[in-house]
Amino acid sequence: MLTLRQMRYFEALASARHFGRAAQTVNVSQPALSAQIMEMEEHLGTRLVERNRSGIILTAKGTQVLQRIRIILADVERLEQTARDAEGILAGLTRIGIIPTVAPYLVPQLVPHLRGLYPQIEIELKEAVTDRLIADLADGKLDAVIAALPIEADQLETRLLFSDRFFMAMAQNETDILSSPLMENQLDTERLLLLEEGHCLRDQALAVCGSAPKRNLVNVGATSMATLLQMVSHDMGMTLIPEIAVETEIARNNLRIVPFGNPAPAREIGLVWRRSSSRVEDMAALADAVTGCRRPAGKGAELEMA
Amino acid sequence: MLTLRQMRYFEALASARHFGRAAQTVNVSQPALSAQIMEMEEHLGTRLVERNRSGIILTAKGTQVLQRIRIILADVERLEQTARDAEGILAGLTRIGIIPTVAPYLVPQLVPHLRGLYPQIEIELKEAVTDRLIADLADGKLDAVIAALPIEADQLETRLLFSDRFFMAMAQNETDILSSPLMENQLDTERLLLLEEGHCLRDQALAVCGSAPKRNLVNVGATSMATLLQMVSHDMGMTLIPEIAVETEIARNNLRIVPFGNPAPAREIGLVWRRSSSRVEDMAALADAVTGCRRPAGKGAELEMA
DNA sequence: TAAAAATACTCCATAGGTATTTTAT
DNA sequence: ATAAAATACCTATGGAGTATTTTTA
Repeated sequence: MLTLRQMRYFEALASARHFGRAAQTVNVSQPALSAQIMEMEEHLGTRLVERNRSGIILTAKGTQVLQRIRIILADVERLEQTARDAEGILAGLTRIGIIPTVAPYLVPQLVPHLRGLYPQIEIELKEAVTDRLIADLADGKLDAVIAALPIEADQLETRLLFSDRFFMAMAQNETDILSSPLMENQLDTERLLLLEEGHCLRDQALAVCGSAPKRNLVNVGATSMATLLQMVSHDMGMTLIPEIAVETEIARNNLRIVPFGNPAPAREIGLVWRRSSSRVEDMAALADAVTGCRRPAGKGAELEMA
Repeated sequence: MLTLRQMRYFEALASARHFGRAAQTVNVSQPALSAQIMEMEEHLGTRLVERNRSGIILTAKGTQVLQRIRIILADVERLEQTARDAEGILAGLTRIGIIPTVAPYLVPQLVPHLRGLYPQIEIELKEAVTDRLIADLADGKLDAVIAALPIEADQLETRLLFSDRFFMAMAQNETDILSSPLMENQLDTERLLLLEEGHCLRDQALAVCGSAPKRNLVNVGATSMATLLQMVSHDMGMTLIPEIAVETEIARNNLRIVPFGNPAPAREIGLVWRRSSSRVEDMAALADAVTGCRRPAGKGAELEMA
């Protein structure tokens, strides 16, 4: 079996052109170096050096082999260097999965904030429903997931990032609900618009509003908050909207955001990672970055807008 | 110290994603593989894999390291392959030195002939005086030398290629010598034109013609046979010409080639190589190619031309 | 004869194996 | 409770050292 030791000795020999001196440069005895070179020649089935009274000369094969060996040794050098380069906090690649009802509202704030704090960071983002993200996290395809808690799998570690209160989004001209704040379970669930299956917000909306609607105005679930709110503004019904989405989505025409009464229903958004990942510091830094990039949450009352 | 063994084990581990199975693929026990991976991590100062209950996941560092390792292992593979590729006779690079009084007349025949016989051959030619060529040969900068014998250095092996008879080249209108064949030591050495110092033919010419001329018509030695014959054809004197040059040089105007009487003086052209080179077969093939590429030598008498 | 590489041998570090413990699920 | 990796401990291989012989110039 060819070894790096043999290559290092051979390189020394080719440079020194002399067994004794080569042995000195690699700090071994001449017989030790001789033995390794001989074993190498034996293993490769070729004479690599011509032995002369004064110094050695590489054979044609030896010259070819030397070229390749120099490349390999340089690559090994770089490997060791790469491995030793201390990665600071969040230096290098971090693959983050974020659920679709958070991603579009958090990412534009979070990513520049992270880049500012950790210039060396490389971020890879994936947007998918919780189950998909957690599966990828467990497989090692992701390093962290931002999703609504609770997350059950217990080889995972979790940290609460923030509470995200729910509001009701309805058309401006909506007459069914005149007074605010709303009381839960007091809503016309037949007019409730939902995301498609798999989105945790769908289940949370159903939980907040009491039960599954018998028949929805729109049977096909929407694929994003944006679509949902588009539908709302076109008088197709109403929907639950998390606080994080409000600031962005309120810009739509014909949209009215109504808070719930106390205690306000909310979802808990958390950071999730593999317990075995040993990137505790990175995860703490990431969590801090998420909480740090969000402006202080507005009061519920302030969101009652025309 | 990082080893190829560690890299091979790590590659297996990354592929199998499981210590036990990885150990099987490289035919060692699980603890043996574990130990090597741990040592590697220790040496590199980084955690490379996350250990889980079911299988392992590479860390970011581990992924980087794996990429480099795969390159290195592939290069080692190719190195072993390269080394094992049997080079046939005269396949690969052969560096040949030839003296200037032979090169221009032999090379145009020899090189195409060699290419025909050994399509894989790579030839590097150097033209210089014997001493320079022999020094380069000893240093391993050349693999073979074609020069006039004898060559003294005794770490060298020699094989006679052919005998190269001498003729006298003079102007057509030269009146001093009326009869042919010439007798040695019967020449007007004062009119003898010589190559510059260092050329063996210079010394051979002096040996043939008896002694060093007291004063030459041309004090500065010529740098090539071609120059010398140019001078001869311009009535500046006469010179010794080896048979190998005759066919090419006779085309000149006003040139008369006169043979010597028996025994005709001649030089012995031989092939020289390092005894330690272990390329005996290549040298034999090269020597055969040289003798094989030369047309049967013409009779001396046939060269007495107008 | 002398310089250099190969051999002979001895020793020790290290890789590897088996049995067992620890760990995490 | 179980599967997997780490640890303990022993063995064996192989790399290295010193002393010596062989080679060849």
